This record gives sequence, structure tokens and C-alpha cells, in this order.
Amino acid sequence: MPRPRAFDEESVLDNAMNIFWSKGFEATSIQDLVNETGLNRASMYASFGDKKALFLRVLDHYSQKISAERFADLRNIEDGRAAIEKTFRDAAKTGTAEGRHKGCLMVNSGMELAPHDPETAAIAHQAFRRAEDTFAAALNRAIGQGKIAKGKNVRALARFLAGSFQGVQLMSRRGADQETLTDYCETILAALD
Amino acid sequence: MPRPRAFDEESVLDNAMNIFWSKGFEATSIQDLVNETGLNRASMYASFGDKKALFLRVLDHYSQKISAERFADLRNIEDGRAAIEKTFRDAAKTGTAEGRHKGCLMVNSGMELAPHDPETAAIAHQAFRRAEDTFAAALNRAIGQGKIAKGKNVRALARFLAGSFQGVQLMSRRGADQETLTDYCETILAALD
DNA sequence: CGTACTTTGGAACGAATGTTCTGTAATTGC
DNA sequence: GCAATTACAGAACATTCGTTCCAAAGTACG
Repeated sequence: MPRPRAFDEESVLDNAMNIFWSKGFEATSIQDLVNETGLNRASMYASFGDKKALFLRVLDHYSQKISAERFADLRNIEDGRAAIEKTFRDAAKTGTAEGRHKGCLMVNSGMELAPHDPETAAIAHQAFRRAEDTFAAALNRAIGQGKIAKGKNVRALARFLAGSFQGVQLMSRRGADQETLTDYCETILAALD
Repeated sequence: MPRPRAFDEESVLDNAMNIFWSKGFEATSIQDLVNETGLNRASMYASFGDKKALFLRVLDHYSQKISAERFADLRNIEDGRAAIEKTFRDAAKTGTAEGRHKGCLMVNSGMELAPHDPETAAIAHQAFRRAEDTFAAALNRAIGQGKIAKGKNVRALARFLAGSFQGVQLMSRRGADQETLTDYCETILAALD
């Protein structure tokens, strides 16, 4: 019965995500979102609620689309050590390659909003926890495969890797040069020995 | 001849710094600054210029007052290895202790503004470079003292430590619990072996 | 004392903010 | 083809934003 939507919800979320990712929450205006998504103001509010609600939708979208992809190798590569190494080296490469240095939306948002917004804090915390677990799984694989010495504190090492991975995103967004980022990553990986 | 100022420039910068530190640049309004510093709008603009100019003054103030203090031990403790260890452990402690998790203003600002503001990017870059050099000096002391093995790539290790130190600030601001932060720091320090 | 000079308090500015309202367009079931 | 329902387009809303202006207030030298 009703008039059908003239927009694709997923592509709207994609566009909105890119703006929030690039500019941050506060610096992104509704006008920016309207301009970039092509979506009308009224339709935006009707479909997603207010700015904050849209932002939370975007965070979720980011998790499923971007984060999932960034950690795909870490999950899927059977060789646990190789998985960890590829994850970091890819991050260092894309972190300096992409024209705009945007870092990671989850890290950015955690920094900008978490201290004053419990909702975002919870989401960012949960994302970090998931990364930590994924690293822990890869570490356990690597230890089982004899690629990493036994007797290490896996939980602590996983926290170290997850934290350091955030550090890569941070340095990338701040505009660190490739040499610095490479040095940083290789030293992290050397800590596995 | 003129009417004397009714405010102390340093304490105004202190107050302004704390607001920017806590809320970030975009989320801090002039009204916030007026309320918190007690300074009048007109006096603010007359003394510091616009919001951005005040912010840059605040960044400088932060460097001299807070950053300098955070790296004082790293510079002054003769034992290079002990200096590095104390720097990280102190950061982990204060990072979870202070009621509000504010992280490091320089890191926060680098994340929020550097991608779109060359001035802030340059300042943050320079600050990172200074931290890197300070870590390198401590590493060289430690190597000379036999506390760290020779033959390491000091520059890469210094970049690792400087990057990881930013990581501590990041995790602290995001509200990481003390256990996670401790694991993270101790694993970083273990990488010196 | 008065004049030169600067700070101070607070009103005022236009522009931009997030949000809502009003009317018009488009589609499906009857 | 009419009625019901939803989406669209864009004007309109009050509020807040960063910034400027103006008159009153305070001090030091003549």
C-alpha cells in the first residue's frame, strides 16, 4: 500500500559511516549527512531516529562490515602465527596507503565519546573484548602448532596484541609515516618470540 | 596606565586545558570555557584570539606542564631500563586511578583533529617525535648499562615504546580496567628482553 | 583631578545546529 | 479510479554556536 522507499538502507549507512569515520561524531552535522547520503532530512529522522541513534546504527554497521573484514584473516588463517602477522602487516599497509587517514571508527569513537557516553563506551568495550578473544584464539592455535613458545600468558599477550592493534589505528589516523608504522608493527610481532 | 587584568593567564589556561582534555575540541563550547574559567567572553577573545587559537595555546601549555611531567622520570632516572618501566607503570596506574578517564590531550587531539587540521597534526607529530627520542635516549642508557641486550634496533624499539605509550593513554580514555591495562603494560616491558 | 588606555560585563549578531511540521508524490488494496 | 498509507521535498522551528560590539569600570601618569 505505501509508497516504496527510494533509497537503499545499506548504502545510506555506508555513506553515513564514511562521514562519521572521517570527521568524528561531533564534527559531523546533519547537513553533512543529508548532503552525502542524498537522503532527505525527514526520511533520515523517520528511518533512523536522531543523530545519536543513526550513529549507533553506523557503529553496528561498521562492526559487521569493516571490523569483520579486518579480522577475517586473523580468524580464518589456520597458521595462528601467520594470521597474527598478516593482520598487523595489512593494517600497517592500509593505514598509510589510503589517501585519507581515518584509522578505525571504533577506536575513534571510543576516544571521542566513551568517556561521556555509556552506550558508546559499552560498544567499544565489547569490540575490544572481541578482538582480544580473537587474538587469544590465534595465539592458542600458534602455540598448539609450535609456532609460539608454550608457557606464555596467553590472556596478557592477547591484550597486548589487541591494544597494539588499536595503537596502529591511532598512529595511522594521526598520520604517521610508513617507516614509523612498520617499525612499530615489526617490534610488536617480535614480542611473540 | 591601563586597567590591570583581573585574571591569571596560567590558571585560565589550566582550566581551559581541563575542559578540552575532558570533552575534546568540538564538544567544548565557548560557553563552557566562559563558565569554567570565570573569564569574560570579551577578555577571552582579546587575550587569546578565537577558539582555535586558544586551543593551540592550551596544547602548548599541556606540553610544558603535563607531558613534561609524564616524561620527567623517563628523562631523569639514570637507570635507563628502570626509567622506562616506571614511566609505563605510572601511566597504567594514573590511567585507571583518576576518576575521569581523560587519556592524553595530545593523543586525543591528534585523533580528533590531525586528519583535517595541519596545525594540530604538526604539533602532535612533533610531540610523538619528542617522546620517541626520549625513549631512544633511555634505551641507549640501558644498553650502555647492560640492562638491555646490545644489537637491538634502538630506533624501532623507541617507536614501539612511544606508540605503545600512546596505546596506554588510548585504553585508559576508553575506560579499560586495571587488569587489562596492567597486562598490556607488562607485556610491553617484557618485549625489552 | 582628569585624561589616556585597557579590561570587564553583558547584550547583540548572523550563521549553523538538531529537530519537527506541512504539504505533495507515489504506490497498493479495494 | 478512489482511498489509505507511507515516503519525499523543503520550509520552518527554537536553540546554540562562535564572534563582535558597546558602554561602564578601573588604574597610572600628567
